[in-house]
Amino acid sequence: MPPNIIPDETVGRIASYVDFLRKLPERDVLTVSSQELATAAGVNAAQVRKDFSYLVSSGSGSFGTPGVGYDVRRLLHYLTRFLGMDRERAVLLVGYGKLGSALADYRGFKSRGFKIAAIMDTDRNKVGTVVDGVTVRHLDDLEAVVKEARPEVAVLTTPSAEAQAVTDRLMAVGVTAILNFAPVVLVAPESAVVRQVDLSRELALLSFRQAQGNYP
Amino acid sequence: MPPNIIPDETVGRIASYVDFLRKLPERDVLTVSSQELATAAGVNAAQVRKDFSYLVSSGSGSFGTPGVGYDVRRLLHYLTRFLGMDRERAVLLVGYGKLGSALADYRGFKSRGFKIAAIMDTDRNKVGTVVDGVTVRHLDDLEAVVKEARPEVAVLTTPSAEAQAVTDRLMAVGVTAILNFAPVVLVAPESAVVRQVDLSRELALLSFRQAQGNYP
DNA sequence: TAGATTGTTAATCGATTAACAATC
DNA sequence: TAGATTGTTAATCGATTAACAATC
Repeated sequence: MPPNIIPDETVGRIASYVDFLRKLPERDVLTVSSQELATAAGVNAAQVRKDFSYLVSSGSGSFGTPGVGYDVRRLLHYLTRFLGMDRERAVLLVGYGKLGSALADYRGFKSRGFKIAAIMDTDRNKVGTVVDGVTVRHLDDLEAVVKEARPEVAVLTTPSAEAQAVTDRLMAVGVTAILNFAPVVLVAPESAVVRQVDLSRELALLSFRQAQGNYP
Repeated sequence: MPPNIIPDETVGRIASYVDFLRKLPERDVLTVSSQELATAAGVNAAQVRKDFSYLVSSGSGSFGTPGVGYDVRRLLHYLTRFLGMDRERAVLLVGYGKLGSALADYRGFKSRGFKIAAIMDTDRNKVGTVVDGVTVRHLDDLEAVVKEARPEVAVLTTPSAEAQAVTDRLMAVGVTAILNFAPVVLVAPESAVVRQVDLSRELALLSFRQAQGNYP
């Protein structure tokens, strides 16, 4: 991966700004200030402007007006384009257990331009099921399915024991972006982009902070 | 909340170290080095030792032996105690939709000492269902259920529109630690601990980095 | 023009990493 | 003792916040 010019945090916050902007009544609100965006996203106004400055320096010129704020439509256009939300991106879902099916159903993916293009599992009872127009395929067909569906990212909800093997196969066929829900540290080449969602880690953290509050 | 002496990142990594230590064959591996822990968790060895130094300074004395490493049993004991994993902690699950039921089923919670003690939903068809020994109750009974189950943390998988109202009610009855899966910024008192898991943000981030890799 | 708000630079803060003396 | 590895301090790195000139 090239040196990250833009911090992960910035990219994440930009997604939040988009959420907020989309909720604004289009007719009534024509401009927003960095302060309004900041309040909505729970951050500092300077943060918002700093975040935007990253996009500016990566092309597209500056898009605010001093004394006025940002044009909502224009800002939304730039931010969604920046995130790639202006086009549909195919997602491969590996693992169609409880979590997998919950994710397949998740509205938030669709609203951000992601489309579940293929679903895989090893359970013969699930293979063949049609989910929202997509037929569940057997994991054995991974390579063939990737060739057909051409996913940009894969979401892994397999058992931990299988996650690494699936990762290796994905890398081999050029799917180098993985969102992993299995609680294992995946080994992948530097060039790959792997993100880990560790639910029990989140809960552990939460509970630790809570306990800390009780006995400060 | 008191000033965070221990970074969130440290607490999260300690959960990873515990995962790794638990997987070690108890009879064969008596000690580990910071380097081994680091490799397993995908971090720097200095990081590991630095992380441990936070626990040391919050009591319990230092627990490594220079030239030897850390005693696995002893380390595991301290780390699990530190995280509160040595006792069972009651979790309240609000929202028993697809994601909620996937979480109810999630093994990782149990293995980290969390027990789903109560489940709530507004759907009359779900209310009354028994899940793993726990009866789904109607959201109207939230206050009563909290009194009975005394949860330390709540997990929210409600629709976005309801998340804030549920949060307010939770705060009112003293449930001040929330893991929120609804993609909204929750407003809560400073003293509360709220963590947000934003799945589509994760995916947005992943996909952004991936696109960046393609056009560097 | 006066008031508001941007874009950017500099200051601050906090976390990661390197280095190394202490010590088994 | 020699080799290994800890615990901690100092150096580095990166992200957040403050400040303010530019400008509508």
